Amino acid sequence: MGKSFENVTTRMAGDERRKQILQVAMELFSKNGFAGTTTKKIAQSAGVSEATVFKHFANKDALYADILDYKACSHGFDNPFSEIAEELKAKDDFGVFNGMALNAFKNHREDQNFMRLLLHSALEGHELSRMFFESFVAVMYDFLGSYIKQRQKDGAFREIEPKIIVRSFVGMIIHHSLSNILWDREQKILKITDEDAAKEFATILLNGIKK
Amino acid sequence: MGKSFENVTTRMAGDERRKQILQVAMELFSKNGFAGTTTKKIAQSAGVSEATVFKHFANKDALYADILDYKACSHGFDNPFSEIAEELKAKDDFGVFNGMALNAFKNHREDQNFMRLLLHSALEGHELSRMFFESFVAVMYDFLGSYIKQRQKDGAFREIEPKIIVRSFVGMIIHHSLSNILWDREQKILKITDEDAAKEFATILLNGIKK
DNA sequence: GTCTATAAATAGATAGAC
DNA sequence: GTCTATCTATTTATAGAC
Repeated sequence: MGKSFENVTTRMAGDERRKQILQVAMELFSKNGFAGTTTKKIAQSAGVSEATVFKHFANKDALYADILDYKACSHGFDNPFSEIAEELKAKDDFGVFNGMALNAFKNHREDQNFMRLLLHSALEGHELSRMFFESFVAVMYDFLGSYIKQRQKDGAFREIEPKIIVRSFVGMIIHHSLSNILWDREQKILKITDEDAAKEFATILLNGIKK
Repeated sequence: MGKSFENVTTRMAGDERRKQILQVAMELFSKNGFAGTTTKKIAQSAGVSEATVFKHFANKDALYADILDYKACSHGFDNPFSEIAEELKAKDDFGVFNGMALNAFKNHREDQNFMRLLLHSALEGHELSRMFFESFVAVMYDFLGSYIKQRQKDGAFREIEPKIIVRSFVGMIIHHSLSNILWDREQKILKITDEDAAKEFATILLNGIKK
């Protein structure tokens, strides 16, 4: 019964198991939503009993809520601006918007489960959605909005309400990702690549707003 | 036991009751999704027993599926082009895009339940979603795409892949509606009116793609 | 056409052994 | 830390009376 035997059992350190359950739970919640996912299914997918799930999480709600923390800490979405720092500094407008779009597409592709989870939680009116909206979308509007304001002061962009410009560009991006995630998963129907989309979206927007 | 007594009872003609159940079911499904809506709740909201619900519909799945037919027949979304027939004919580009956006915003606002239902069903991978995609979104891409092609031939628009232009414009529209439906219901946070959004979206797009 | 009553299955959650 | 066994409430669905 020494420690040397532990690695041949199926036991996991509490934190390890906890993470594993969160992971499979997120996959299931993202596919089937909160009400459509049973604790039994979560337990089965994690290879443990339901009792074990309820040892780690007080109840189903707590498990669902914890997924946000897990995602936010593990990686969430990368800071959408860190990868275009140079373009921002150089005021390379095409680089900024093209880079933002490409970056977003990449994140959305890698995190389809999280995207789906967010949509589900938004429809369900869950706290998760509100928190994400405030912590991420609002930041996006602020940051991109202030870049646009700056470029308007520079005389580069026309005087259109910045938040509407942001909404139009974010709209293009989200719709492209969502179309692929929800309806056209293999891009078999419309065949619009991320690269083409990013390039043309940035071009259309910039021609649309520049003086 | 004559017919003259029937109108004082709570009985309804079969078709009447059927429609009523479909109506309340749609409202509930749109709020809570398929798994999140119980047949008991549907029955209660319709003011009948569960048994009555199952007399009208073989099972919960059939009820859910029938909602599409009901919506498609009752009004679905209006033909998005009938209201901008004049602008299309006159090749009034701003009128076309501004009108399409305004029309879409109006429909989405009047049919928030159906929008939510579609999103739920898309996430759930339901047939309803695929059918809608093919019958509505594809038509949208075809029709607007061919208008753009024509205007490119006319030399009015630059030679950008039409389906990407459509995706960018549809993206702006859907995102605006969805933002309002999901997160900013009273437009208290971003305060972007439909009229401003339509005008600026159309302006940005047109400046973005015209020669 | 609608109801009450009830069946059968499944849901979330807990007790207590190991 | 995990399991088996079990409890209770809920869920879908049906039978049969009116």
